[in-house]
Amino acid sequence: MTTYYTMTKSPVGDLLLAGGDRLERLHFSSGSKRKPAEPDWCEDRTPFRDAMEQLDAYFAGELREFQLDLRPRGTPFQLSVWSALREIPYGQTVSYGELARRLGNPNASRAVGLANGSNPIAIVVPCHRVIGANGKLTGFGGGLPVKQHLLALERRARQPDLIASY
Amino acid sequence: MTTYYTMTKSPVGDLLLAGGDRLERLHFSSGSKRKPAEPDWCEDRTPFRDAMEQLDAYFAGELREFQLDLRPRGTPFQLSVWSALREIPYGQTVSYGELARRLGNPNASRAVGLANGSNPIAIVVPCHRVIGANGKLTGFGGGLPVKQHLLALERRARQPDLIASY
DNA sequence: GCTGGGCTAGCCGTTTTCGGACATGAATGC
DNA sequence: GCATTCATGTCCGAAAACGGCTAGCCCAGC
Repeated sequence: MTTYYTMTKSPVGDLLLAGGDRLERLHFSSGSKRKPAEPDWCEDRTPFRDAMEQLDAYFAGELREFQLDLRPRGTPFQLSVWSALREIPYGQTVSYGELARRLGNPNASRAVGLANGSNPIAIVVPCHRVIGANGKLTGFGGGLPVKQHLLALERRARQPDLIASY
Repeated sequence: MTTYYTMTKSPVGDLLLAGGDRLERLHFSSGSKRKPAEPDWCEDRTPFRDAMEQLDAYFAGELREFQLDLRPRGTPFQLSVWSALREIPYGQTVSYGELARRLGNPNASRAVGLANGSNPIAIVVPCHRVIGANGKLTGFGGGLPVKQHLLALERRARQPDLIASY
């Protein structure tokens, strides 16, 4: 199965999208975890039309839940962590330890951090919503400023709801 | 690419043939290196018609050089060893050390033995023609008796040539 | 007292490293 | 003759190191 990829611009820098019939990767072009395209990938925008559209809407503060078919690749533990990530609601944050507890593995907070760091589909799988138990951001593959930016965006866009709920 | 396989009988026991558009494996059903078919392979005789025919002729002493398209899978070193194996003439033997020298790596005799042991296409890639420098057979994935049998077969079938060349 | 910062010691999955084991053989020392 | 040593590539298991952590403790400030 051939893998396609494309680059797209965003308020937090260029993004690399890649995958076959489903989205498999979404990496930042900055930060410690940035990945270049593999030599055997083919450049092609068309498979990522939906993804790019939803990303634009997300950065505009208009989209709160991505509707995309994903195919993350990893160990069983990693898959369970990434799956749990997708259940954190927009605009909310949880700690690494809390996530470990939700997985039924209360002491695995550190392993959760590691799995979090190897999340292959940034933004869509919202690893940025996990922070330290003391409230610090502690780390992010795309760089802490980006994490900060995403959280601020979701906080801002959530405001209307808060007002409406009073 | 799906992989097909089939079993065939021979004077040295059942043989397992497997591959896609080319022959990739030929294993004995006996001995230390016997391998079962993988669960995702499909049973089908037709891709191996030629191979089985030539094997029959080989065991009848009538065929001296296989004409088959192969696709052995391995590391660069292993591929170079297996390639060198195919240049050992029918009925002749060389030592592991001699083979290492031919590869330009005189001290790699032991590594040659290991690569020899992981030869994925027995008989057709004649790993049985490699013996110890002292003349002992030393080892064979299908069991030493089988190695003995193959060498005896090739010695017998070579006799007419020897007589003719006197 | 309470708060906040820093340090420490456990906890856990993944990655990396390391040490043997092998289908050997030539060179040594006894 | 017969042990020992060393060179060589690959695989495999074990062990250790490495993090996007955290609860507990101690201590300086206020």
